[in-house]
Amino acid sequence: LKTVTINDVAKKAGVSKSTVSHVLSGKRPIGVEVTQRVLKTIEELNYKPNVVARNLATRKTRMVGFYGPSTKSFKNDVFLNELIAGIIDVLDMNDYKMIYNPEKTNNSNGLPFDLDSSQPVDGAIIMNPRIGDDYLLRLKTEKIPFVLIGRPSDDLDIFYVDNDNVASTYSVINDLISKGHRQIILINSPKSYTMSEDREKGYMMAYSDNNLPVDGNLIFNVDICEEDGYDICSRLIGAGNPFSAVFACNDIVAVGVIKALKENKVKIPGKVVVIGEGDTLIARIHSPAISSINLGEYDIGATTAGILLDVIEKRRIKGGGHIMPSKLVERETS
Amino acid sequence: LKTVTINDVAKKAGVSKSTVSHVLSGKRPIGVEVTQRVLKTIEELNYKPNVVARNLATRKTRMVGFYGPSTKSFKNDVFLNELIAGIIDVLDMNDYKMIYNPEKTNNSNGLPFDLDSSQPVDGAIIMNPRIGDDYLLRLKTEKIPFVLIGRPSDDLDIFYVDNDNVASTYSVINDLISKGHRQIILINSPKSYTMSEDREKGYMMAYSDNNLPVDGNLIFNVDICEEDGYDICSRLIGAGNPFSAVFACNDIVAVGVIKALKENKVKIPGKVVVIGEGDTLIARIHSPAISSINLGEYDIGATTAGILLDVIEKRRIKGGGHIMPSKLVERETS
DNA sequence: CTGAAAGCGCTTACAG
DNA sequence: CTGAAAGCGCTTACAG
Repeated sequence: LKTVTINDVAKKAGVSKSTVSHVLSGKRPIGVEVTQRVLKTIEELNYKPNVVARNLATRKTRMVGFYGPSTKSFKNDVFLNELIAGIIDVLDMNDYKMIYNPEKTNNSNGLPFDLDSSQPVDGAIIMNPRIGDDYLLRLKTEKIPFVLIGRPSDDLDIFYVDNDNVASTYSVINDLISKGHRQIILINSPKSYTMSEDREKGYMMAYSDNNLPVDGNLIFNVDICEEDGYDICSRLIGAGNPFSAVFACNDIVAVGVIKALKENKVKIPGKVVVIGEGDTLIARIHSPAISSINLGEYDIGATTAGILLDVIEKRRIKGGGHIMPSKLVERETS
Repeated sequence: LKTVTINDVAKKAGVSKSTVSHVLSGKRPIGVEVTQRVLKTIEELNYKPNVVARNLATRKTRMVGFYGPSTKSFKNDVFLNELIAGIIDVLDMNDYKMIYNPEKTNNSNGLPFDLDSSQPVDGAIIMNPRIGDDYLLRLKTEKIPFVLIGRPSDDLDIFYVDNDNVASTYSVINDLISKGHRQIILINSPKSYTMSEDREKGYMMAYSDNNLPVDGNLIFNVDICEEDGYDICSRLIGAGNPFSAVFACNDIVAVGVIKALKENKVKIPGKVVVIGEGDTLIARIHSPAISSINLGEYDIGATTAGILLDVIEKRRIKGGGHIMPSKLVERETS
C-alpha cells in the first residue's frame, strides 16, 4: 500500500509534475486533452494530494488556531457553543479549519497558550485577553495574524472584537439603581481579564453618576462556574450582608447564585433581582428564567473569523476594535 | 523579518543541521559542550522549528480530526461539550491537537465528511455512524486510523466506543411498562443512525418481552433539536392521540416535549412521564428537572481519544467495540 | 501550452 | 559523538 504521489500521476499520464500540479490548482491554462488525461489518471490511481507537503511549499495551512478557555470551563459553558459555531461556519465557507487549543493553567513558560510562529496555523483567535498581556506584542512583532475576542490590555492597534462591557454593565446597574436598589452585587470574571476591568468601570460609573458611594465589598471576581456563584451568594447570606440585586458575569454563575437564594428561601425577584450575561440556552431553560444580557455570541464568532481571514489574506492591515451590540433580555428574575 | 531556520542555527553554532535536529529531539547523544552552544544559539536567534516541515519529514502531524455534528446541532447541544472536553484532555496530555470538522449536509460527494488520506491528520474520531456507511470501509483499506463514537453499521472489526443503547432503552421502556404505561412515545434520532436502530430494538424488545403489541405510530425519528420535540408532541396532543410517557433521545428534545406538554396544561409526571438522554446540564437546570439517561459523555470522549492514540501508535491493532456504562438518573419528570 | 529544477524546512539512514 | 546527503511531496519561478 504505497502512497500515490504527484510523481506517480505525472509518470503514468506522461506529463511533468508541474502540469499535474497546475491541472489541480488551475493556476495556469493546460491543454484540454492533457487535462483530461491527467484527471483520468488521478482517478485511476486514486491520487490524493498531500496537504502537508502543499502547506510546506506554499507556507500556508488554511488552519486557524482557536485559543480559548480550558476544557474545565468548556464543559459547562454553553456560551462557547454559539461562538465557536460562528467561527467554524465562517471558516468553513472559506475552506479553513479550526484547531481548538484550551488554555493551559500551569504552563512552563507562564503563558496561557503555546502560540508562536512554529505552529501550523495561518492565524489565531484568542479569547479573554488579560491585563498586561505582553505576549500579544510579541505575536505582533512576529507578524502572526491574530484577532482577540475581548479588548486588549493597552495596544488598541491590535485587531479585536468585543462588546461594550462598560456600557452594558453601566446600563444594568444604572437601571437597578433607578429602581431603588442600592446594594448591588457584581460577580465579575477573574480580575486578570480586561473585560472584568470594563464591567467594574461600568459599575462604578453608574454609582458615581447617581451620586452614590461604591462599596468595594460588593464586587467579587470568580472563576466562571456554577459553584463560585453559589459559594459567594451563600456566604453573603450567611454573613447577613444585605443586598437586593446580583449581576453575574455569566448565566452559569447566575444559576449558582439562584440556587443559593432558593436554598435560603429568598424570593426572586421579590427580595433579590438576578441578572446574568450571555443569554444562553441556560437562561431561557432555567426556572425561573434568567434575565440576561445577550452578547450576540454567534455574531462575535463569525465576525472575528471574518476579520482574521481578512488579516491573513492582507485585505485588512490596520488594527483596531470592532464593537458588537448587546442588549438585556428581561425574564423572570428581574 | 526573515524566518530563522535550522540552517541558520547550524551555521551560527558551527555545527551541522543534523546535530541541531538531534539536540532538539534528543534522539541521539550529543556532547554536552555542543548541546550548550546549540541551545544558546537557538535562544539568541529565537529559533522556532517549523512544524509543517517536520510533519512532512516524519509523515506525522500529531493532529486528530474530529468529525462531528453540524454547527447547527452544536449550537444548542451541551451534550457535545463534555464529550469534546474528554477528547481534548486526553489529546492534550499526549501532545496531540484536535481539528473540528462539522458534518456537511449537502456535500458534493454525498458523504458527511471530507476525510481521506490527504488530510493532515494522524487519525480521526467520527460521530454518529450511519446504517450502510460504506465509506468507513474505504478508510479502513486506506489505513487511516479512526475510531467511531457509536456502533458501526456492520463491520464490527472497526474500532468504536458506544453505550449499549439497546439495553438502556429496553430498561427504560420495560420499567415504564411495569409501571402500567402502554402508550409510550419514542422520539428517536434520525433513522439513518445506527444508534436509532438500537433504541428501536430495545423498545421493541421491551414490548415483546411483556407480551404487548408494538404500535409503530408511537415511534418518531427527528433531528436533534428542541423544535422537533415540541412539534411532535404538539401534533400528538392536537390529534388527540393518547400517550402516558415519552422517551426522547436527547435532553434538548425532551425540553421541546415538555414545552408542548406545559402549553397544553398536561401534568408532568402525573399525566405524562418524560425521560431524556444525555443527562446534561440542561436536564439538571430545567424546571421540572428532567429524568435522563447518563451516558458518561466525558468518558466516552476520553476513551475514544485514548483508543485512537493507541491505534495511531500501533499499540492496538485488532478492531472492536468498547461499551461504556450508562444509567438513568431520575428527577422530577418521572 | 509545457517541463526541468530549485526550494519549502525539516528528519534520518548512512558513513565515519 | 558528528556530518553530508537524500528524501518527505508538493509549488512555482524560470525557460522555452
